[in-house]
Amino acid sequence: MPERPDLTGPLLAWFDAHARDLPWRAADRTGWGVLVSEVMLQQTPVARVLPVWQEWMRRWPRPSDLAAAGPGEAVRAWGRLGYPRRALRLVAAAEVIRDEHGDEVPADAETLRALPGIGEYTAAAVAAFAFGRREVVVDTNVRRVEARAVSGPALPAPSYSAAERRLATELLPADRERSVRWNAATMELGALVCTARAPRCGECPLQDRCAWVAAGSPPHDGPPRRGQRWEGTDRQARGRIVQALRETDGTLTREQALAASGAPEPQAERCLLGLLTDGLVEQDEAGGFTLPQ
DNA sequence: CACCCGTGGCC
DNA sequence: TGGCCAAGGGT
Repeated sequence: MPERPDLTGPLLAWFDAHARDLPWRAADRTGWGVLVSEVMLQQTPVARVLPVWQEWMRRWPRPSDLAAAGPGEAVRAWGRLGYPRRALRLVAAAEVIRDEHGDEVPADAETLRALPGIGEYTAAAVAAFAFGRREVVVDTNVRRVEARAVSGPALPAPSYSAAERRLATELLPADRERSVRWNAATMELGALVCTARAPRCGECPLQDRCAWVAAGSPPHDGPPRRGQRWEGTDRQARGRIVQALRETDGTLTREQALAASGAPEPQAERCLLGLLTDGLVEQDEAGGFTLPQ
């Protein structure tokens, strides 16, 4: 096993000086606040999450508060964060936490992992950042930082591999408190400095020991990363229907809902049915369409 | 494993 | 201008 340059020292020092002052990192943070932040941050930038998270914490400071509010209010308060099924899953997770965990967010990753909407990353992140556990936390930032600093490519492979998991495990400091800071620091470096496009290598604490920089910062040479098309997709049509329901106090007729989708038949109908299946939309006794009750 | 699921900002 | 990207998860 070849010796690797020490990344921990410079990374933790950089984090001490540059960490953002985010509310879910505050000293008075709660497990619930951290869990909600992690779910909101899935595929969604910090700047967009901040105001919605503040509002959620004000209205629903405990899991039981959200569970009592119900999925419709959650989807409405989700606003335009995207992927509103996350709001549904947070309500479902809140119900489990209230009913099976005494309204307290579990502290261990395995129990967290069993909650709706909590996958490997989020379970590890909540256990580490809310409860100080030593966990291997690997998100897109960690993958990119470790790929560049240790392995050398401009960008990691499209899918998370066992080798990456192994590397992340090896790099994680043995000391529990340092491991928590390491996880946060690596994510922060990826978010602020070691970004996907136009990384600020001049500001990077790992600059003098980065494998990618040592190789001359070669451009990404792997297969082109397939972009997500948008115009005309079901996701666009579904998003328009849910947004129309969010903006309405009452219900939408079938005709109104289909029109809101902006999609032609049979796509519009398919999307409306899909939303019903997913529980993002319900039909009342009169046949009108609403957010879930 | 491949694909689906929203949204908006940026280079 | 538009492809690319953002603290992923579920199926």
